[in-house]
Order: sequence, then C-alpha cells, then structure tokens
Amino acid sequence: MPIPDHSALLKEHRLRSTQNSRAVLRLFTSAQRALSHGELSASLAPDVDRGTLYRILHRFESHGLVHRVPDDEVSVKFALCQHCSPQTHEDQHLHFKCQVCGHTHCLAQQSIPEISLPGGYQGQQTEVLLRGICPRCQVAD
Amino acid sequence: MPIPDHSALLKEHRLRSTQNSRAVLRLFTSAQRALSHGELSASLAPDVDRGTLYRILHRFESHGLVHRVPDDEVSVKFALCQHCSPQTHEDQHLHFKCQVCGHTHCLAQQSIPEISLPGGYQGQQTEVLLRGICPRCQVAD
DNA sequence: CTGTGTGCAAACACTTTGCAGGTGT
DNA sequence: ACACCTGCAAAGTGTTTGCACACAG
Repeated sequence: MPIPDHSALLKEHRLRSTQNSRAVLRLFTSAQRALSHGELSASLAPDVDRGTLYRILHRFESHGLVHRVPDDEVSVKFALCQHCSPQTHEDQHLHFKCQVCGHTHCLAQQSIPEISLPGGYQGQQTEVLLRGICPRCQVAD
Repeated sequence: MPIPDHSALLKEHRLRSTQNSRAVLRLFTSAQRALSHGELSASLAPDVDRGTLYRILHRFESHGLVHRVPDDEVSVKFALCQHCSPQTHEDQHLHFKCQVCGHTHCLAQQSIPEISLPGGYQGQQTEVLLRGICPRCQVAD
C-alpha cells in the first residue's frame, strides 16, 4: 500500500487539512485499528486540546472518514473507514476485539452473513464484534 | 411465561435478595430490552443511590445475571441474560438497536452465523448488533 | 453474628460547549 | 475575506470508590 496522502484524503472528504487533523489521521493509518479518544489524546498530548480532539473525531465521523465502533468499555472507539468514499458509506462492519490486549481491529476481508429478522424488524446495518485472541497475543502465551 | 420469581432467581445466582436488587431485576424483566444505568436510575430515583446501582449492575454481571451490551453511545447498556444459568454462561449474543427509539433488544431466537477468521485469530465469542427500525417505530411512520 | 449490600459524598473520567482568537482556502 | 478550526476553560454527564451503617442469611 502506498503511503497515504493524508492531506488529499481530508480534502476528498471536504475537510480542511490542518496540522491537527493530519496528525490524527496519521495515527489512524499507522495504528490500523480502532482507537479511543484517550489513546489518541495520549499520543498527541499536549499538542492537541482534548476538546478539539473530540471535535475532530466528530467531524471525521460526520464526513465519513471514520466510523464509530461500539465497545463494551466506558469510552467509544473510532476506526478509519476502509471502503467508504464520501459518497458511498459502507455500512457493514466486522470487528475483532482481543481479550488480552484489548485492541479492536477491523476485518475488512471477512464477509458479513445475512441474518433473518423476526417479523416487523427492518434491518439496515449489521455490525459484528468477534471476541477472542489476536495473533500477537497468542504468541505471547 | 410465568411471573418470574425474582427472589429465587437472585438466589440461584448467589446474590442476596434485597429490595434494590429485586427492583432492578423487575425493571429488566418488564422492559425486555437492554437498559443503561441512566435509564434504570431514572426509574428508581430517588430510592436507589447512583453508586449503589452501578455496584448492583456489576454484581449482576459478574454473577451471570445480565450481560454488557456494547453501545455506540456514551454509556454502556446491560441486558438480562436469557439462556444463561450461573454455570453455563451463554456466549452468543444478537442484538437489535432501533435507530428511531434507540432501544436495544436481544433477539434470542435468531441464530448466530459461523464466521471464518483470518489465520492466527482465535475466536471465542460472537456479538452481532443489527441496526434498523423496530416494529413499533415503523408503525409510527 | 458475619459477610454482603447500601447511602452519602468525594473524586475521577469522559464528553460537550461558549467564546475569542488563529488558520486554511 | 470568510468560513472553518483551535485552545482554553467551564460545565455537564458517566463511573468509581472509601467509609460507616443497615440488612439478609
């Protein structure tokens, strides 16, 4: 994969290319996993204000650059959208959360199965969260 | 379904049957959906202390009476375990979150599909969150 | 009686927001 | 120039915890 042009990616999504937004985007592309506000903030502090970081994340989300990943912990996580253009927002997500290291990865390759719903329920989007142990943490056993 | 004997259910799970714990359990069984601390607290206030309610939820969770439901909002939700005994904790969950009313329901009838993981990943549990519109909110359209 | 559960209150963590000033286009 | 973005700081909301007392078994 070529080194992503963060500035161009931001512009594609109708976002301004600022020092902060590029820094946040850089963390997402290098981490390749879902990150919480706290994780991002720890990497960026004290350069980026907490409140500003929340606004950046919301902005990224509303412009289709990242999506929100439900988490069973206190805070929510965000992950870079992989197959979403600003126009066609991919709505099927598959995530793997390692019970050892706590990291959540997007598994873009796996396909999401069809699930039949009871009468009356109208499905729009399927989100799958697999829990288990990631390759790195199995080695550590 | 017979009226659940909350007191007995608590004892099965090695929990004491107190006024508070019965009240919380009553809310879960009557709501039949995932509830957040805030929702429970609103129904119980000012009878049950906030901190106590958090402890009750954690106690219920660790004793296999409720499970934690990942949510994409600020706070976490909890739902009554349906097919879990204190011994055999059922680890497959399917949830439906309505985008209109925001309620999350457990769909116990639907089966969880098998998902093949990339090499190195060891799966332990699958959680599925379907988003869409629930029967009640479709009628309201 | 003994261990568990509770209320109160303080502390901590997470998130949102108003405003004045700075920056990208 | 203008709209957008940022830092600061305050406030709002969610969560945890210590302690003394109350209650269930």
